[in-house]
Amino acid sequence: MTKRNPLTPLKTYNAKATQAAILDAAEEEFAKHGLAAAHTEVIATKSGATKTMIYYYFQNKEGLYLAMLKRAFVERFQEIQAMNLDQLAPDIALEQFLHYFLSQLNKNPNLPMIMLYEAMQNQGKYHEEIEILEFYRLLSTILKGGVASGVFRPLDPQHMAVNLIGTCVFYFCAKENIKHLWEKKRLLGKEMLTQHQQEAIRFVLAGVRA
Amino acid sequence: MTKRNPLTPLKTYNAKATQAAILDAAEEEFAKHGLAAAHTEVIATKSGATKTMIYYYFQNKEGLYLAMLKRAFVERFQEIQAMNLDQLAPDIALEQFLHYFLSQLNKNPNLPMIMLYEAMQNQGKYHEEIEILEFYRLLSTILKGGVASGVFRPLDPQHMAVNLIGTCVFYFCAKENIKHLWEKKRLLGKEMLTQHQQEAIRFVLAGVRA
DNA sequence: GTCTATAACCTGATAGAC
DNA sequence: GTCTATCAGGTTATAGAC
Repeated sequence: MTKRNPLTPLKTYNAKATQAAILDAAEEEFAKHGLAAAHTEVIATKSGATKTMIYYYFQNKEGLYLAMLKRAFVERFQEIQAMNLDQLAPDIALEQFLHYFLSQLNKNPNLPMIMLYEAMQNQGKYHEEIEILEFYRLLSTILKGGVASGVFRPLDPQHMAVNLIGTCVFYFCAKENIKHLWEKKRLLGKEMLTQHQQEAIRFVLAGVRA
Repeated sequence: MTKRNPLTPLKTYNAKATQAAILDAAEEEFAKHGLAAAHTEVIATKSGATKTMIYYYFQNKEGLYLAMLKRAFVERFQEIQAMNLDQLAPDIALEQFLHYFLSQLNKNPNLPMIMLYEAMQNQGKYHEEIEILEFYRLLSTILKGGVASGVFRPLDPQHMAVNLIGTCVFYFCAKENIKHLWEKKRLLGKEMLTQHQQEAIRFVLAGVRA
């Protein structure tokens, strides 16, 4: 039943390549359906591997899910931390954060859905593993500093952090509901992604400025 | 296996009451897991009815899902249309829209998740049935008018409509990921919901103002 | 309209060969 | 490390009695 996909043949037996192919396929599939509704058979077929290999490398479906989560989030968060945003002026830090974060989403439009599925369907079970709290806290700190120094209007830093992330990610998550708003434009095409990035940044900066 | 829930007994055989109980339970369950991952058994138990009744009234799981969707969305959108927002000044119209929309979400915090599951997991299959495009178009029209009259800054009305809805709904969808940002506060408690409503309205109004 | 019991199917996971 | 074949368990949906 499960056959290698002839379009993406694995030339030789290669553990790393197989694992990477499975994780890539898992990212797509979990982003589409969430942990509970994703099917290992589909992931296997997409990756060009077999179900057996999934269980060989990742023990079970949830093990694969967690490995996928970690790969998708942890390294990206570390890159943001490495930007040392807390040492910049709050308005500059926020703009750089938004620019970088939205660029990351444009590169991997699956991330928003994976993040929301983890919250909605999986009830935030692995919120610690993806270090999402630190992510929001970093953003809150920037906002708090901006309010204190007067460059931002009075606002609640934590609510603002959440609402601002909502602005960035919703476009990706709701794409199948909103795509008919635009005729002949691919929502994940380069043109539209750039426009979303610009519009989101302008909206947020205008929304926090004093 | 499936037994009536003694806490919510149906006194006598009553078609309307049974259907309503099933739809209520379905709303909760579909909001938690989406169509594909929701279990009819759970819906039956929660509603105090049996699986058989679900199939009797709604043919199959997807029939129940669609009935739930329509009940949840259509009437609410009609209420927004009845507000005749297009006859008000754009800034007033937007503020009224936000206030009303966020009040609706506070009353039924399941709506954002149902909406996003329909887009993400169900690929927007029933976007026509829930008339979601009209919803965004109404909002776009208000924004466009505000830009034209100069009360709003230059912005793309469609992107802004999407980003703004994202700000309103994300809080509800991400709640299991963000709840640890606040100690000892229930995110769906009255206090926090009111605060979210205020913060979201202020953010959006500040973000569009010229 | 409602129930119990069960059919039919699907999918996560494993055994065992190579 | 990888494959084929299969099991075990769970879930949708229905049959038939009341």
